[in-house]
Amino acid sequence: MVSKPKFTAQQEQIARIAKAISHPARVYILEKLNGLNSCCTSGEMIGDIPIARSTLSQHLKELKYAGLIQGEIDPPSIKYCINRNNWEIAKIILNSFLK
Amino acid sequence: MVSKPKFTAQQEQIARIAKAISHPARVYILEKLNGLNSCCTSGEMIGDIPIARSTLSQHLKELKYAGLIQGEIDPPSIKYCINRNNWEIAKIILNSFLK
DNA sequence: AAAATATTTCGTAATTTTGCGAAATACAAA
DNA sequence: TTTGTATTTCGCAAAATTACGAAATATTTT
Repeated sequence: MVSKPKFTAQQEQIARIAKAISHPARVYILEKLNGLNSCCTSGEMIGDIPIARSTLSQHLKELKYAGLIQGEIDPPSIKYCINRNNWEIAKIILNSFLK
Repeated sequence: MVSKPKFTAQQEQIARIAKAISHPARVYILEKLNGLNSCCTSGEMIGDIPIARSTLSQHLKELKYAGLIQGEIDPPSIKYCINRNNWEIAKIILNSFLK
């Protein structure tokens, strides 16, 4: 073995997507925003789940960073929606792994 | 709000499965064992990925604990295989989330 | 019984994740 | 401009994850 093997880009990508889904709060958020026309605010989500507002905010931030959701300012709230394009790509990648 | 809401069992289950897939080493293992007749030993896997044997062993243990793979003793090695039944269930659950 | 082989478990360290409450930010309404 | 509403960011702590090498375990071969 001359050179050290690396994980493939695909393996890293699949793992990254799975990680975004790997917490029940994030599963909840994605489920919630995945309905037809179901963008909503963090205030509308907080009543459904057993975590603090600041913690929910962190999970929203992670999903935003992962590109799976996006936030639109709608004062005085922020309306979160699925990033349809990236979500479709993520689904295709995960599905290819699930075969 | 009288009682604290909880995550649903489904949400927890989806998150748990996603977590099992959320590391490139575990993605690699699952890909490797998912081929037709591709049970194999940790020694046959270690050359493909950039981690130590003991670390690979930890990842195998996690996947075993998650029920997605199983190890059969085949002295002096241990032959790992997909747990077909649980893998099918996991796929169905994740696919239902991905819709 | 000693040596060799395959793999895991142990001990430990570094990093990341998860969580909370308090403080800060942004905007609208009074 | 003060107040109220919605949400995030900060600071911190606890817990979990990832990683490694050394030691331990189990089994076969010599």
